[in-house]
Amino acid sequence: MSNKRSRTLAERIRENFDELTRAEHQLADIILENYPVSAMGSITILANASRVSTPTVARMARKLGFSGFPAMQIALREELEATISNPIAKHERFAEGAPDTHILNRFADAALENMRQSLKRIDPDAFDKVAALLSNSESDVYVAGGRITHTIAQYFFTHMQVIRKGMNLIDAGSSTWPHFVLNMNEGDVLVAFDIRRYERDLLRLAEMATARGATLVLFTDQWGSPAARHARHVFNLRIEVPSAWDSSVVTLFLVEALLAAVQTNTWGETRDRVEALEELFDKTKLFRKFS
Amino acid sequence: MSNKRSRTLAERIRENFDELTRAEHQLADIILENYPVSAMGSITILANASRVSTPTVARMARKLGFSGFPAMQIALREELEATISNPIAKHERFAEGAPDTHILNRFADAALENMRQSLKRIDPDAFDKVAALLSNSESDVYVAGGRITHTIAQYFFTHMQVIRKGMNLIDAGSSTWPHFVLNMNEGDVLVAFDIRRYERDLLRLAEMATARGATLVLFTDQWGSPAARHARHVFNLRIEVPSAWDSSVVTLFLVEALLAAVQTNTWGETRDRVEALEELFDKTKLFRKFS
DNA sequence: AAAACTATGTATAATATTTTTCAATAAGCA
DNA sequence: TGCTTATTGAAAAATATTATACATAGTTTT
Repeated sequence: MSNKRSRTLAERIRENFDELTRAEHQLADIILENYPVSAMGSITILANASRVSTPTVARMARKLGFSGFPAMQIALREELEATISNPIAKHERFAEGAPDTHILNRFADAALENMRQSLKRIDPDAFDKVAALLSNSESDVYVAGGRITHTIAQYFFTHMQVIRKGMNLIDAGSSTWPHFVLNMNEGDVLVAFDIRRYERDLLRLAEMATARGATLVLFTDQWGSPAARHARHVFNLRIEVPSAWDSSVVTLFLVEALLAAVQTNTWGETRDRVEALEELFDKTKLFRKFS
Repeated sequence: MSNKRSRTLAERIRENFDELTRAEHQLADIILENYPVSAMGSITILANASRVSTPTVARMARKLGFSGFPAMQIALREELEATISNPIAKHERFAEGAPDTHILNRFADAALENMRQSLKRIDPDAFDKVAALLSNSESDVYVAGGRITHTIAQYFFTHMQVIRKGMNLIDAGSSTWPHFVLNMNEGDVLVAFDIRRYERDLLRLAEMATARGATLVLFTDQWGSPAARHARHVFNLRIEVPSAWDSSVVTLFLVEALLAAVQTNTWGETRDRVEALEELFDKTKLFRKFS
């Protein structure tokens, strides 16, 4: 009798089952049988499925405390939303001891949500195809980024250089990129990062590179860089956080996942290179021995 | 081409994302953001939520291969029915359409867990203190990273340079860092990144810098760099992922959160600097106008 | 710089949905 | 049985939803 708002439709039906009539029982059965999907269509569909008239459906909605059938559907959608959108507790406190409003928690919330949303939009098949492209050491790979994303590009480049030969990092903001384009051949790959405040130079680079037959793989944001139209594969990532700047966390995540995939693909050849590199580092005594 | 019926709406959106227009992107975002509930109401509700007109919604439904919006909704309901009645859908899959064992999902799992573990270990108070240190423009700030972490250091540096003066990036791997140490004064701050395969140079840099009275803020991994003993504040981050390399995702996350905190602290002064920078970029026409 | 094209929203027409009315039927009761 | 009341659905009215036509703004091409 108390808070009607918080009760689910299923609960309301079960509570009031005794007060329901013959035709309404029939209807209730159908609703519960395939809950909640069966009640998400039109009143007509539901009525037909229950072999009941549409007014019966409307009347029952009223009887259960809703203002009408549409109100019942809205409640049902909200119910579903609450059920579905909460596989991992959304409002889990990350940094314990800090209030929910602390920047750490707000940032963590945003970063997590960005990751989830971004992953929803990534086509695993495209991911695999890009990994395959980058695993083919026959073709050269060029990497380019913008003002902010250049560091991510560099990160990608540094690791890829260990994995394979034929890697080229296109300098940031400089006007030397035409030299790189000159060297590109049919089948080479250009990996570009272009996040909002899309850069003109990058668009032109994408144009010229694809004109020369290079395949463009583009990392961009949810709105999409204009260079996307030249790209064979595009990754649209969520980048918004409670800050004056955009976040590169998800971009870096995808870069790392891609590195892992490529490395797995090419493990035969990579192994030797990695081991050789380790040896080099040992010789230069750059690192402390790791315990 | 093949069996259109079996493709989910989400898949269709991903596949055709390139062919979608600006308004349609907006719409697609909303649909995917709270999938599939957001598209289960009326076309009007969905249009309003996406800040798009109803015809845009109807047009996109067509574009995605449905006969109209109602057809799309029916498909969505069938999808939902299939999902809900399928008891397997317990464990959240990040990249839908890819198996749990796909590197994307394994990587996402690991990254998420890293973030959670790392945040548990971060002292919010220490975080605030570091933010305060970095907000004080009286003292200079030096940033140093290692072979891999150098790019993260650079990322941090690039953003901090917009926020405040007195920022210095110590070159990677070079032997020029003694020059930087010479310039350090009592109260200056050294932000160092040292992840396993801890680097000797970095340890020595930390020693000398703190000897000169600088305050060391250290980003390291869960095992802890040897430089930690010289540090005033240490952030221990989880970095393990299913890959031959360590992940820098969480490190970048914390860096960004710190940037946001510092930027909030110094908004009075930062504002002018950011605006001046925007103006500079506008003048150089480096960027396309953002709509 | 003008022309051609594309994208998008407003207004409106077409369509579907929901509710109301009311007559028919069934059920309860003296 | 016959009277009363409750339940139900057909049909129509009221309302909401969806699609179309068209004008405008924006973009690209020439």
